Amino acid sequence: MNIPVEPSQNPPLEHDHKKCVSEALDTAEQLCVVRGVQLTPIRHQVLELIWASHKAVKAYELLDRIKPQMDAAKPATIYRALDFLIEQGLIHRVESLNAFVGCNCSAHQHEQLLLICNNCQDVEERSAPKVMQALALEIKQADFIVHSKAIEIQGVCAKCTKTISDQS
Amino acid sequence: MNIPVEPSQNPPLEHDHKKCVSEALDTAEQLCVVRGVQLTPIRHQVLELIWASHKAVKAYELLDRIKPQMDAAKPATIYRALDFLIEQGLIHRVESLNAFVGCNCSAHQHEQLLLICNNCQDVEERSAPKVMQALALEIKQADFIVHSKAIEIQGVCAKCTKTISDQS
DNA sequence: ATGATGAGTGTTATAATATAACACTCACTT
DNA sequence: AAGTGAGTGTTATATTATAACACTCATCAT
Ligand SMILES: [Zn+2]
Ligand SMILES: [Zn+2]
Ligand SMILES: [Zn+2]
Ligand SMILES: [Zn+2]
Repeated sequence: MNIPVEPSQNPPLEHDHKKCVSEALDTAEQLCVVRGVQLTPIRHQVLELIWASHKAVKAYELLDRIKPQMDAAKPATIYRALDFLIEQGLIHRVESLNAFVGCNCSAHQHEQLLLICNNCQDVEERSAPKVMQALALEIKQADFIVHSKAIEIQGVCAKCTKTISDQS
Repeated sequence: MNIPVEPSQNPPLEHDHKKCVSEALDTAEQLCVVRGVQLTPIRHQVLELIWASHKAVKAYELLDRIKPQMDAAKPATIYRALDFLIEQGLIHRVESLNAFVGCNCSAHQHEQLLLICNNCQDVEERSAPKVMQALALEIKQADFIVHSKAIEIQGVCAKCTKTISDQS
């Protein structure tokens, strides 16, 4: 039996992040057009701020960062934009951090494995098909109907492990 | 190849909950003695309150519930007890709910799959060895060092599905 | 054109969750 | 007797998130 190989969705250790951003924003714009939903200026701006890095970002950090450009911004401004972006699968909420991170697979199916680095705060998203398959089976055996999944691993990423071991 | 079968850790649909509670408290007391840590009256009481059901409980709900017996209780009282109980593996923090639930496998390894019912709020803990195995492999492939795992599935449990379909 | 509707936003207030900081007790050690 | 560390009491505050209501503007049916 052939399990289809998924394209790797891990950002390489060193990478052209401008490309990450422009791809994410392009994809978001296209998806919103196709779906007939509005990626308004506020929503676009919040998405862009989230994509400033691969780190998970807090809502109030976003609020602080958007204020220079939007003096009137209030918590509701941010939370509404976040709600929209999550609904559209353009970002993930990182439950174990109360924070948010851009989704690099927004065009495809969702609910991925998140590897969260406690050292550099980067979040790596992996589709982990074997895990998802085993999980689906386990859930079926429990007669459980799924609404949403959060699979979050905290620890130290490969890049940080390397950096730390280089120092010593 | 034989994968050892783990004892089922799912509370049966109808069950003797007093037994759940007394087993949990007995185990906790024994573990704390063995480990040389103190299950003080406050900690014991909080653990007991959490075990009042299989539902995830909020910290401030615990605070309200402990006040009749402990008028002086403050947020810190609860959060300190929760920190201790989590450290000792006697409860789990449910990240996606900011809530807490008793652990029914505190004597064994940790970080299990949590099935969280959005209808009745019950949390079922499953060891899901196949999932954990696939997950370990995936994490190894990513060169990631694990500190902690949160695997949380929200949806509707078997019991609620049955109840709802019986009504219609 | 008029009024109804719905999505998005502005604004104020407040709820819910969590931690910091410092003082005090008490058991145990030196 | 002084020193130490764990646990707790207490006050204050930080952080995260939502409720509620008003306003705008585009769309649509009458
Ligand atoms: Zn990037
Ligand atoms: Zn890292
Ligand atoms: Zn029970
Ligand atoms: Zn249920």
